[in-house]
Amino acid sequence: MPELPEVETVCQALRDTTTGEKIVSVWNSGKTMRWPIPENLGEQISGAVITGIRRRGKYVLMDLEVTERPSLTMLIHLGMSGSVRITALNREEDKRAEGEKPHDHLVLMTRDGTKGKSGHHVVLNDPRRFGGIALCRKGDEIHHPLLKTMGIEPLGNAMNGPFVHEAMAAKKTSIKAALLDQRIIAGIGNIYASEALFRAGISPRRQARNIGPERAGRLAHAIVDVLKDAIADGGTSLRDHVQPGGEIGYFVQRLDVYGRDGETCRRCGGQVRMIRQAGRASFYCPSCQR
DNA sequence: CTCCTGACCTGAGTGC
DNA sequence: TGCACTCAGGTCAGGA
Repeated sequence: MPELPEVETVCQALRDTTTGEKIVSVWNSGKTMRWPIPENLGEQISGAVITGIRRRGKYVLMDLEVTERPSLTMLIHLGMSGSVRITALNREEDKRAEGEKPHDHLVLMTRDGTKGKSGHHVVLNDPRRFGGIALCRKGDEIHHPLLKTMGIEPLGNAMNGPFVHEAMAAKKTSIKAALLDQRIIAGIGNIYASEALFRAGISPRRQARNIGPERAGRLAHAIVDVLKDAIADGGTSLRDHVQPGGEIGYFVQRLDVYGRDGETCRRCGGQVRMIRQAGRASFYCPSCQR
């Protein structure tokens, strides 16, 4: 499910609501997600203060300050079907926000210590359990096996035409498959790979090594633009994804090609086509994209 | 090394 | 209505 814009939306919501709050209780389902939930997760993070929320690729990073112990960072990946629900706890209502739902795997109850206010319920829900939770010492996350091979942040300073040109020159696969490779550019998934290629006018079937400097420049711009536009719209809601407050992401209305097989190309009036590459659907307009 | 396929899971949708 | 089947926003272990 969630690609960079959806994960960024989750991060922003967590940052706005829970920064500075203390985790007062932790529950987990005990079910194995992509890998087992860390043992003693509850013991490790109970009492911790959430000092920051960051994002790396499609991972949410939650920084936790624990008294008398080294600070921690919790890594959360949402897999295909993961979502986060945040609900405000209300003291008058006995601090009960809502009950547990099917496929909830982690529930954090927080409290705003400084203002003596009630905090939030933060719930990770993931029906397919392709997501996962990991814990490491803060500062070690760059060396964590899940993150250490990850490529550049597309919204960071390293993203530009020359980078894309050089990175793709070495790849024997299609440009579409290469965009999904998190070791090159982190955070792009199946929706935004198709959308970025449409905006750049590049066929998903083109070999990555045949992306010249000019196309690479257009592609770099297209990636940045489409990701920013999607973040501004709260991401793309298809099946499972909703924003942490329950709102849907409206970028689905702005998709030019993804999920539009047989429909009319908004640029040329031709027909959007779906093909299968590396086991995944790609959508494109054969006349706009070369 | 690189690249591709299949496996991991559940739920929604489709066609008979 | 029920059943069999396909497909889905991601990743990674295997094998070629």
